[in-house]
Amino acid sequence: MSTADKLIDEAGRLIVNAGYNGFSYAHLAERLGIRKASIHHHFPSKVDLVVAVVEQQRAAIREQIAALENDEPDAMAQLLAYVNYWKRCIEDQSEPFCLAGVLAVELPGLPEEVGVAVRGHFNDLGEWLKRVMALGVRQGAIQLELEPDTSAQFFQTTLYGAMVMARAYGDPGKFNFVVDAFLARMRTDRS
Amino acid sequence: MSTADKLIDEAGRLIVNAGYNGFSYAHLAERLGIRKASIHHHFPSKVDLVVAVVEQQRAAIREQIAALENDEPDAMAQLLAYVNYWKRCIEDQSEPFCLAGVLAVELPGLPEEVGVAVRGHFNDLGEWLKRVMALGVRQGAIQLELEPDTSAQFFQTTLYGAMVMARAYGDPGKFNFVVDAFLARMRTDRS
DNA sequence: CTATATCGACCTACCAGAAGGTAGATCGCG
DNA sequence: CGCGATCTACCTTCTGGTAGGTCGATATAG
Repeated sequence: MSTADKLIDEAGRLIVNAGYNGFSYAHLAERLGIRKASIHHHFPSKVDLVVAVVEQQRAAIREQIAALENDEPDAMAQLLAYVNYWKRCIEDQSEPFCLAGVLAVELPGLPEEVGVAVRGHFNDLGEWLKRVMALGVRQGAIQLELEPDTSAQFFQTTLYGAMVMARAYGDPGKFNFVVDAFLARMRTDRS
Repeated sequence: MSTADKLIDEAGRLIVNAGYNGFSYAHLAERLGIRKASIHHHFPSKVDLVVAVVEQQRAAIREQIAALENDEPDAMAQLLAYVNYWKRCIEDQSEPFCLAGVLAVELPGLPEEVGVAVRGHFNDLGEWLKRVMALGVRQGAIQLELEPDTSAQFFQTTLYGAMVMARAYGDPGKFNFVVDAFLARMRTDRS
């Protein structure tokens, strides 16, 4: 793993914990056992670094989604795979919040370029959810009384809301609980 | 309005916009047209100030809730009143996010005392929602297939998730849309 | 097969400004 | 007078960022 990758990785962790203004080059340098100036060699400014972090995450998720859409024909199974990914991340605290989610909350106070990347992630996720919801309705696995777009926004809302809940209550189980209740409802709802 | 109150008020606005680490005494002083040192006279440290901000908000909401529980016997009407409060705040951008919500997202990077106050707010809100949901079930206005506690957590999740959505998409309408869909479901769900 | 030029990664040593915070003077009011 | 509110002036530490040097690997020329 290259130093640049390590920087992106560790910066991501720090941002998830404390937000954009909650970490510094000094923190990051200490964590990696290098000097501040070396970070500037790889990422001239903090904005460059944070944009790189968000974009890397975006690319990873887009890839994950593309693989799901190729390999898993069942809409509900796709959703479950995605949800299970987050369940694991939150349960073992390896990534206890969505990076873009943390940044989205402080969006008004962020440099413009970071904001663009963050909105990009939300759009990526939103678009996929629309597709998978429409597919689920066609497959009869998801409730019919709502538009797929509505279900998608609903689902995204629940995901991020559940992350807030897990963090606010200091209880990763809250995420599982809420998300499971949501999914159970979706399935039993076939009216 | 006393200077201390103005400080709490303005600090709240700044925190809602950019989080705990996204505002400074210098910012705040500039906004109020006074000097930094004068802020320290009222709130010796930043932690003191932020705790005061959260606690004031907590008190205000508790008061609002108590009034609702006294004056409004109908559970669904209580929920609507609360939701409408947030709809207004978000639509006119006077308070585009819950203060405690912003802080909750950066909780791991916050001073302990602030964290305690933030968790306090979430508990306050959660407890009320449990009560009002149980009442709603008794009144037959809310779906019966879920425990009141589950519905309460569900509702809280949707509220905070919808705030994240509104901010991430830069569209206050997202909040209304998602929350209305949630409420509509709750009501039509009487199985 | 050496000698040397080049280059990327990292370093030390700085800088200006902003951060949170303190000391102590001044001002106005009961 | 006493006191609260505000001020000026200052301190220390941290911030993101820069300048310029060292080191080792690799490429190239003699």
